[in-house]
Order: sequence, then C-alpha cells, then structure tokens
Amino acid sequence: MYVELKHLRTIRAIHQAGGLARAAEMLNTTQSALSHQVAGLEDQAGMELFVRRSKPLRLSAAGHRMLRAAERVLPEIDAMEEEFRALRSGKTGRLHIAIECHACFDWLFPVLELFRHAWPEVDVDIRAGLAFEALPALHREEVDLVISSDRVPPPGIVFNPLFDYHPTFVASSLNPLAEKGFIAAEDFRDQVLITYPVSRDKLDVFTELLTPAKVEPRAQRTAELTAVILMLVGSNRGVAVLPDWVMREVKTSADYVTRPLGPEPVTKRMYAATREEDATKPFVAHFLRLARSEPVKLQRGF
Amino acid sequence: MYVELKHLRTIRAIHQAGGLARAAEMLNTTQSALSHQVAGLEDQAGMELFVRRSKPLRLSAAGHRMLRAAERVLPEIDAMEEEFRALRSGKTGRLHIAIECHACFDWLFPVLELFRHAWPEVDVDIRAGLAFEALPALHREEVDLVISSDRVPPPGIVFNPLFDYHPTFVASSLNPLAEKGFIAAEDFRDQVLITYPVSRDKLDVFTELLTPAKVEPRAQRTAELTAVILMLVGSNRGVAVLPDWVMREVKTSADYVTRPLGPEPVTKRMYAATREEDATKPFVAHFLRLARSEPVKLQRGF
DNA sequence: CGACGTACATGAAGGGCTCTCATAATCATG
DNA sequence: CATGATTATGAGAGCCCTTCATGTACGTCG
Repeated sequence: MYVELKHLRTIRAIHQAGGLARAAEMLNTTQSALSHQVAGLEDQAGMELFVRRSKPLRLSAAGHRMLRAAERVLPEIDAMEEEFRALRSGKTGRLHIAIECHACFDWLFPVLELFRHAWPEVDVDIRAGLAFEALPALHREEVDLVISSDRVPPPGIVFNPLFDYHPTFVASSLNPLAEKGFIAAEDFRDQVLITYPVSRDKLDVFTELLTPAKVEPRAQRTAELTAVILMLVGSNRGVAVLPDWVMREVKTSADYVTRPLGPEPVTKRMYAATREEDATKPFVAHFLRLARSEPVKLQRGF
Repeated sequence: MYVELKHLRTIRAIHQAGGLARAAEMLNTTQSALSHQVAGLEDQAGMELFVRRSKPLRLSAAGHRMLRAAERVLPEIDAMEEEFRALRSGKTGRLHIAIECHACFDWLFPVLELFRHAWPEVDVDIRAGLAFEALPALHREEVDLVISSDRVPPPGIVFNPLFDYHPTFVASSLNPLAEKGFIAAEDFRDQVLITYPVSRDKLDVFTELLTPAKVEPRAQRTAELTAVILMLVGSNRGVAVLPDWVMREVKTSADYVTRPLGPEPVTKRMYAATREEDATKPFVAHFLRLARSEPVKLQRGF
C-alpha cells in the first residue's frame, strides 16, 4: 500500500467539497484526474474508500479512517511548510550558541533573555563548549554561533567583534599583592592561581602574560563556576584573573582588590563566530547588536 | 513547496542510515535517486536540508525541522496502513447498528458487551433508528447493521434471522383481563394501550392483531423507555404488548400478569439486516452468532 | 602530505506514472 | 422518462523520476 500526501489531500478535498468535480476545482486539477487517483488508491487499499451507490460520492467506513489520518497529518505538514516560509524570510531559525569562554555566561544570559523576547520563534540554546571543538562544530552546523576571544577564522567563518575587555587580577585584600598598582607576570611565582578547568591556551592569564614571560605560578587549581573562584579568592586561597565584567560585585567589596595586568594594560576582544551565510540573517544580526551593547552596560555596573 | 511522504521517508532514512548509499538500500532505490530527490526537495524548500561540508551527509537546522515532521507524520501513516491490513484481513472494521425495534436495547446491550470484548478493534456504535429510515442508511453505508422484524430485503441487503419471539400482553394483576387465558384483539377496545412512540406499522400489536381485526383501543399513549412502559402498566394506567424477553423481571412479580396473544399464539422473527458483502466478514458473523444465542438465554431468564 | 577509497553530485536517457481530453455510463430529479 | 449532474473509462501525451555511467569532493591512512 503506497499512500502519498496527494491522496490524503484528495480524500479530504472530496469530503469537504462533497463531490469529485468541486474537489477537482479546489485542488486545481480535473475531475477525471481525481477519479483515476481514487481508483488507484482504492486499488492500493484493497477496498472501496467511497460509496458509489449514492451519487455525490460519500466516504465509506474505510474512507473515514483515511480521512482521519489526513486530518491528523495534513495540518502537521501545513505547519511545517509555514515554518519553512518563515525560515526563508528570516523571521525564525536556530541559534545554538557554543561558549569557549567560560565566564561568558555572565553576560550571555542577560543578552539571551532580551533576545528571546524579541525573537520568540527562534530556537535558542547554549552549549558549554568545553567538551568539544567549537569551530568545527560551527562548520558542521551543530551549533550556529561561537563565543570566543581567539580570532582564528577558517574559510566560511566570520568573527564578529563584540566588545573589548580587560583580563583583571583579583585577590583577597589580605594578599600582599594588594599593595601593588598593577600585576606583572613575575608576581604569580608565589601565588596559587585559580582558573577554569580548560587548557592553558584558552586562559587569558597564560596566553597574555605567563606563557610569553615563561613564568609558572606556585600552584594552579581549577573551579568550574565563577562564583566559586571568587569565593576561593575571597578567602585568600589563591588569586585569579578574570574578565573585568565579572568584577562588578567584587569591586565594591572591601574583601577583594582588583588590579590591572601590567606593565602595559592587557586588552582583549571578544568575538562571536558565525558561518558566513548566517551573519546576514536578521535575528543573528540582532543578537550581535545585543551582544555588543549589553555587556558594556554590565561592565559599567548597569 | 510541494512535500510528499516520499520526501519525509527519504529524510528519515538518510538520517537513520547516516548516508545516502545506506538510505538508498533501506528504501530499495539508488543513491542517485535520493541525491536527485534531496536536491529537488531543497529546491522546493528554498534552503539546504543537509550540510555538505562534512561528508557523511548530516541534517541542517531546517533538515531537522523536516525530520521532526517526518517523525510525527510517518508513524501515523504506518498505523493507518496497519489498520487497513487488519481491515482487509477482517480483523477489524465498523459495526454501526441501527435499531428499528425499540425494545431491542434490552438484549442488544448485553450482546454488544460480549462483542466488544471479543473484537476490541471494531468500531461499535448504536443509533436509535427512530429518526431516519434505517434501510436506505444501510445501503448508503451510514450504518452497517439494522435490527428489524420486518423482512423486506432490497437488492444487496440480506436479512439474517436471529431468533423468534412472542409479542406478549402485559397488564396489572388488578386489570380484569388478568382473568383471561389469552388476549384477543377485541380485548383492547376498553384498554389504554401504551406503546413506543413510533408509527403503527412498526408495532407488533397493531401489525399482528389490531390492524387486521380493525380494532381500535380506547386510548393510546406512548413512552420511550421500556421501564417507563412497565411502570405505567404496573400502576394499571394501561396495558402493553412487548416482546417476551423484556418480561423476565415482570413474570416473577405479583403486580403483573403476562398473557399470550391469541387465539393462535403470535410468533415473530427478529432479523439483522446487513449489506451482502458484509455478511461474510468474520466480526459480523460473530455478532450474528451472539445475537442469535444470547437473547434466547435472556428469554429463559439467564 | 599524498594517494586511495568512500560518499555525494551530475547528466543524459528511458520509461513509468499521472494528468488531460473526450466520451460513456450511471444516478438524481422533476 | 427525460434531462442535468456526477462519476467512470480509455487513449494519448507529457512530465517527472529513476537508472546508469561517470565526475568530483571529502576523509583517512600510511
């Protein structure tokens, strides 16, 4: 038995129109075509779908069963086609975001809240990009946007700049380094450095400071959550280097000191990587706008 | 955008099989056919459904949306086709019953209970055939079986005999007619006759007794429910003639008397009318068997 | 890094399927 | 019973889809 949507549409149309001729008009075809079609379908089904004894063709019991299937299936198809129209016109789509930068949760959540409000139809998700390589996944369309501060664009990927930030040193106010005006690589030799549990080439403190200076901290320990890192720092169990935007609560506290890295202040740029063809989609563009402006507001303490 | 089930099956197969070639095998076609098909579908959809950058073809975001539709729709179609197979093999079907004989509820319900247990897949319904002409409805496949005691078979309709019954006189034991051994037409002249609210040609007491004898009862009143008729009879507000099987509770009561119609005892036969082609269906045959045996048990007081 | 194998794309051609047109058969109705 | 409406049938044409043959790109393994 080989049923097609065409058949279901025909069944439904004949039922609604109450006759072949009217149904043919509805479906922009001829009465004869539908007659042939119904005959073929009944052949497939192995039984009559319509009662021919009364002249305006009526559904038989089996025909009603097929009509039921049509009325379940066809709206589903229509909805899908409608979604595809929206997809084509750019009103909807998918925005699955991978974050390589762990601290980015902090500003990403507020941004996504705003975004979801503006584009309720867009399928939004965040995947912590720790477990997999984000850029290849972007290429394979497993995700649609990667938040990263390493600008290494492969072909087909564009890196949209978002905002600049300063990797900032934070320590307990009891720490001797609190006396210094800025923090240099050498200062870490006697310190326990607390970082996110990712490779060094994704940690600003290493890429920007320690690795170039060939300095090793006294010890390194990791914590997954920004709040935990700050807690450990607060109890003077170690020091950390975090993007400035996560410092907004800490700056006002007497328990912590924050210092720029030096001697030259370190500035990094955050990027949102997208596939080339996606960058022009309206909702992607809107997300990028939000991701440019909102974190800056956060850095300024709202 | 013109989607067909073929396309949904293809999408699903490619996803499941993880590649065109394997999907082609699943669907008993060639890799090339699927490639052309996908190309055509993507043309329809106006966007890519698969990511071609990675070699074993993977679904894009839009492709996933279509897969979702496939996974909602295809099981529905499969279920329908399964039902049609069952329908063909006679394991299921529709049994919508029209009853012309109003008192038949009494034995029909128990029969249907048994039937439903044996054929849970069959779509069972009862329509009180008072409002419409049952036999034309049977012909038009609006119903599938008509319970009737008038054997007037039009072409294409078969009347399957079920059982014989005796239209039986029932009255209050206070009624003078309680003295008589049988009840003749003349006896109704002084009586209030209680009947179902249907035309006289469907009431045994008229067709079998009063109309031939040209006797008119003193008065006639109607009630829809058998229980109400018996209640009225019990309080001596009138007399009635009912099939013997409804008397089983009444016979043991001192409040009622039941008498045969006479002088010759009247016997009628109950029929189940079906369309010729349906009579051989296994579940119809089973219903007929039940409808032959069960009412007889009821008549005998279980 | 290069070669090979696998996987998908492409193009042409044939054939099957379905539609159209014309017409016949059948049913409803006055 | 005649007429109009409705469905069925048949033949032919055209289109779409499949197939076959081959090209191209990716992935992988040495």
